Amino acid sequence: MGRWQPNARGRLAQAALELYAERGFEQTTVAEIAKRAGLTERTFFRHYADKREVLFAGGAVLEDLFVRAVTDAPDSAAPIDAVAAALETTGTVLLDREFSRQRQAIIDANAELRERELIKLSSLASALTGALRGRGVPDLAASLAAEAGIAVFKVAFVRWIGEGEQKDLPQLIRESLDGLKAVTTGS
Amino acid sequence: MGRWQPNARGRLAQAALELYAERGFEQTTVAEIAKRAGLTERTFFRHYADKREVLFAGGAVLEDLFVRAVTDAPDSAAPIDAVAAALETTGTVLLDREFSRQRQAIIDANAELRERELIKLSSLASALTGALRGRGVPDLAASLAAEAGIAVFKVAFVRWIGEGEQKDLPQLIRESLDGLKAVTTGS
DNA sequence: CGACCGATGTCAGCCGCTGTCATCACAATA
DNA sequence: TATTGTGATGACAGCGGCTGACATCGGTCG
Repeated sequence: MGRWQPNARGRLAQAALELYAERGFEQTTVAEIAKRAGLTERTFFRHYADKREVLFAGGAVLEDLFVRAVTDAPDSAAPIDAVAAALETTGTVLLDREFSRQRQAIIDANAELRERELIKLSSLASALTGALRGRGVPDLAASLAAEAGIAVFKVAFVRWIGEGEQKDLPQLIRESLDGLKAVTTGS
Repeated sequence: MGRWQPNARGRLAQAALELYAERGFEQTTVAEIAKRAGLTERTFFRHYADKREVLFAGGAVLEDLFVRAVTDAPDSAAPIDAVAAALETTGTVLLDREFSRQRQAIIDANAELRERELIKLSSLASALTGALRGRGVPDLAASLAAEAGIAVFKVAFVRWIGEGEQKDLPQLIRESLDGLKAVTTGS
């Protein structure tokens, strides 16, 4: 056995999630998180850049998946459809609804966390833009398709999280995309 | 004459802008800002909720203008066009290009400031969504039109700020909107 | 004149976050 | 086996953002 308990990073994430859910993000100190994980405050900051990041660290993997899905979309797909398809397929694989609900409740309850969420989405939009340009899509169209795709995802995600919602995320994404097309066409 | 110099809030904003531009956001302490303004750190926080907010305090006025423009758009205007028109007209009135460039350079150089900018845009999107619902637009369409409008604005603003750009902001907004329509239609 | 008010100053203190150095099990290598 | 890293963690000091509490003192109102 090693000198330390294994998976320090995971224990920190678990402890942070519990405490954020129990008493709220602001009311939780990093020292408390570390203590529950059997570590020190200093060690928390060796694993996570700041107190918020522990809730968003998984996002990098997600971004990779999205980008790969866009890159791998058939050449025939229009930009916005390549993006939507990527959102659909990745969304299918990754998301656990109950976990998402709890996590989102924590985020929605705190402005700092909402800020961090937005910059992650913005980073995702940039990555998607880059992937589209790699497909030969011109800059302006790439940016707009990526931003529009994110907008579609956000709207669909909110509905998916909502109580009483029966449909699955990919279906909601499709519906949301259709809604966007209707909105932008009908003028 | 009063006991204190007038316009403490304005002096703080001025001092903050100067220091952020001179040596960067992170390298500036609130105490330094306050000192340049002839005040104390504590007083800074009485005027601005945090160190970042001094760069975004004007946004509330802007949001009001946007919302009013949407509300006042002719009934015949489709949602996305009402939003675009609001962005155009308000954008015309308010923005000084050189000031915007300097402010944006400060923001772009710092992740925390980018986060704050994003949440302000998000707040604007919510306000626009509300204004659209007030026009009788259904929820889904209202959200999507607002988000899409913001995306259009972001893309246009970046181009407007860019060096060598000749066109004015309203024109770029129109072009950006046309680009979005092309992207979402062509599939 | 006296009571109140509102903007600011002063001070103490919490907490997020960082730099620095020490510690010590384990691995690699001689 | 003895030596020498190495890497994850602990311990500690310190900065800076931010807040609460109380004091100060011109101006205003009755």
